[in-house]
Amino acid sequence: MLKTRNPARSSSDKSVQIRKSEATRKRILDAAAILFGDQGYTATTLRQIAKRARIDAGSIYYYFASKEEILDEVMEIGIRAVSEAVEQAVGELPSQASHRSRLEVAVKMHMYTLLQYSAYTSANIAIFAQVSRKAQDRNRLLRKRYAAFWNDIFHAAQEAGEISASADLSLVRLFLLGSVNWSMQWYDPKKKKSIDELAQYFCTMMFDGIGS
Amino acid sequence: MLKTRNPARSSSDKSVQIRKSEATRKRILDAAAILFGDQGYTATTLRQIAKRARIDAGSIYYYFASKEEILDEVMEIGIRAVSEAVEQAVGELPSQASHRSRLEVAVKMHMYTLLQYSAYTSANIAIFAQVSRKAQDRNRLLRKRYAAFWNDIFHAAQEAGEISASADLSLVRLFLLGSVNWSMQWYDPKKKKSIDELAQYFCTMMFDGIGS
DNA sequence: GCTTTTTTCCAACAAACGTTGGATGGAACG
DNA sequence: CGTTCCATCCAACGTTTGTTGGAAAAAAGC
Repeated sequence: MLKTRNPARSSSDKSVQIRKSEATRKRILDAAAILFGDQGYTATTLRQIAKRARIDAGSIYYYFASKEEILDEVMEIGIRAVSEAVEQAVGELPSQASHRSRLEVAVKMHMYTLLQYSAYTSANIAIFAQVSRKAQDRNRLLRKRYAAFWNDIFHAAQEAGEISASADLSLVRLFLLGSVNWSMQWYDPKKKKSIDELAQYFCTMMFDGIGS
Repeated sequence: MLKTRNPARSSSDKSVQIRKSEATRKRILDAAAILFGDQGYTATTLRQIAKRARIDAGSIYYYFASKEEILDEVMEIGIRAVSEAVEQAVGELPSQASHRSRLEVAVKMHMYTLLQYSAYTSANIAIFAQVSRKAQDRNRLLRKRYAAFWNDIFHAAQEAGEISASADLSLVRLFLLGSVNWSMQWYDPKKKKSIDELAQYFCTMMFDGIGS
């Protein structure tokens, strides 16, 4: 009777999913992420999510208090996955690595995770502008932190003289991440270019330009 | 009784809106564009559109056969506005203008129109991925034509030697337009940078790079 | 093996949705 | 002044939506 909002939450616990059917919870989130990314938040119904997760619609409320709570978690997973992977990859570089190679690794990892968690990340990119302000605010901190991380890389590169002193770094960051994020809309894994090539090309273009 | 689907349509007629209340039609479209851009297609209700257009929900069906028909027209207006303005601006350049300045004008105009028709264009960008395949297909031709126009500019510039022969032009196009379109998500007219400065910076970066 | 707890299904709710048809008010035209 | 047509309102329709409560099934604990 008593609806304990969520039996085994707090994901960063040591006790790795004692409850067997945390799997169901994940199925719901996966289904929701895919559908949100495809159709948007409002267009996705709980019955669609339920069907995809092979569960009854009403059962969702055993795991989540509302549709919006699913949205919150999908968005958070998306940002977390990307920012954690990127920050770790850059952190593991040897300290003598050039700043340009740092940026290349960051772009590469950003794109890889964007694809690997594409359900969650593309949902994030696609729906962010369309969800309620409250839902946005709940994730704005994570976004800000990630933006600050990129700013740091850029500034370090500029101070080291690898980026022209006249470059407007926040503009450059918006420019780069804008086109990288947008690339998820047209990237086709079956096509010729690999992620590595793409990321490298993004950086080459940004550093050296296309002028002859 | 007989519901003539739309009394005075066929917008490219010479008889310029004899019907007085084509104004209402425009109010509906404007309202829909703003709401679609803000909330997405499905999240926007006909009653919201009606309220914003100061009309009753049912009255919308005097002008449009369905909600989807409104969407079609909003999307088409968005693409048309941008592509026509850009193509005209570039066409008016003197024939001896450099290809780089052609590109700068194109970017500049693209951004201006994106902002000027922001309701329609941001609706377009925001919801394109989320509307039905049929609705997408009805606008795909316009998009393709516009993409081809950009490709032409880039190729001409490359043949003239203003762009490095090794540059992958379709990638460059996606890169540039991606970040320009994305810029609508963060651009703030109250902030320091003007559109002109922004467009110029986009081009400088693309041609010359930020490396020192 | 019985009891308790965790998980799932099922049937229903009220609210909101897109859409419709008929009635109503104005303008236009004779 | 009467008629015709354009424009709008209003009340309702059938669906679908998110959500709920209670009952069943499955799993866990003893």
